[in-house]
Amino acid sequence: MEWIGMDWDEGPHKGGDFGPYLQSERLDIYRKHLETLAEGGHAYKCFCTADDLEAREEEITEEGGQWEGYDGFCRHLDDDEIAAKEAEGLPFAWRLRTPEEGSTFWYDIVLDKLEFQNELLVDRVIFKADGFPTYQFAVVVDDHDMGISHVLRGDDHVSNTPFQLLIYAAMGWKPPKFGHMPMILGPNKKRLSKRHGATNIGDFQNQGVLPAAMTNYLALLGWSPGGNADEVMTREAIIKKFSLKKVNSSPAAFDYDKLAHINSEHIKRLSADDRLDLAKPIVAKGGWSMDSDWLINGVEDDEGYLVRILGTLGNRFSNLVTLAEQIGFFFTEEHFVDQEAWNEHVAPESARAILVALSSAIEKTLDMDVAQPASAFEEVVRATAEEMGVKAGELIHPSRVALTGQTRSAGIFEVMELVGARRVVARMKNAANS
RNA sequence: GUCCCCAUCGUCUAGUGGUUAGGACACCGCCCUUUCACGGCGGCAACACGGGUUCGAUCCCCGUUGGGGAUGCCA
Repeated sequence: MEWIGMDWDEGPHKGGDFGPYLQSERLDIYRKHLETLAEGGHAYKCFCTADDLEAREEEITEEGGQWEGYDGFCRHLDDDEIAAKEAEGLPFAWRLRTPEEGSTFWYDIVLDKLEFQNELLVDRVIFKADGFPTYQFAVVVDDHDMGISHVLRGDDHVSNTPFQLLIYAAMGWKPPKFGHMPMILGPNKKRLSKRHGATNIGDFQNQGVLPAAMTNYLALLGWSPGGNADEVMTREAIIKKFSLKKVNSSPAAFDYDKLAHINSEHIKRLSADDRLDLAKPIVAKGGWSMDSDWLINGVEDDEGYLVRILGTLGNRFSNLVTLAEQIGFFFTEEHFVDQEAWNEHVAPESARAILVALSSAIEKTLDMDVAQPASAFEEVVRATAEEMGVKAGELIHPSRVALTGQTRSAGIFEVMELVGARRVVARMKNAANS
């Protein structure tokens, strides 16, 4: 959450006026509220064990009946029966006594009016036999005690809401406003699962997604700025435009392609300085630095080198992972190599011959002890092509793969300039002999 | 099974009781080009179905179908 810039007002390790925040430290609070409920007759002890419940469920189902989760067995025990069971030392849980008739409804911020018939609501457990509250009870208590005004959550919680509302009612508390957002489904419209790839935001971070892009894409799921408005927005723009009232109520399928697109749009709109900030950690992580022996035209230091690299790269990267692939070969011989490209453009005999011819032409024509500009490399390449009677492209493709390990890169002559004549020659010879 | 939610291009969506149903992603052409991107231009493609209501329904109502969710002494 912190990655995409979300934070919280209070909590463990952060503090606040409504602590304690750890459930274990709040036990006494839950117990106190349970007592209130019990005194008001809104909660009762249930001595049914899991086995009891299972047996009765089987019985009812066999008779063709419908088991709704609980049959109210202990709901009507009288004081003597309860005392007897307690005397036996039977463990018990507490259940909420829900109304038998009428309905529970609320006006959902996104779904509008939602209504459930009380007779369909079962008496769910609010305090377990182990002495701990259930989630249903704990959230209500916490939200109330901490002064929560709005509960916004996934619509998989819709059917929990009437039960929670009943707890608020039983406690005599004013419930918060509820808003249920559509769920995000996988690309196949089924539940989002691991097989789809990344499912939690940390995975996206590893895949080179910018936090701003992630926020942007997520906001677009179930909401839209409307009409022909630009979908690519900064956090600030989204916050300004966003409205709960415009949130869709239908579930949305997650589309990795669109996320990638939003990501690349965000990257395209980054300033040179921002790009530099993005690239620096990658360089640091690789432990890369420039060697003055490379003799690179117009470059003084590491940062200057990186700036030049980023400049020639332009918009040729759409996420942080490809960015790493696109700058690695400038710094190290241990860079990423696309095997397929290598096999196609470097491995063939003809390509090797070309690399040998071109590398020796460069060596002969250019002064290897001086930094060379792109134009110098271009001259040699074109002249060599003419000499060999082939198009320049014939030399360019093998060169690109030999130098960068990839079929895609910035303009090849700029690449040569930034790799430096010495390494250009070395890599070409190396490739020819590989 | 029961209850609840949902339904516009393949996907995310805009939109209206009368529109050539708009945009974005993806996809397909073409242009640019030393590659790959970028960019530019163009194209394909949707109101789930059946009944109503109405002069007229994509839009309102009902049903069907389809999808999702909930049905825990998990959170």
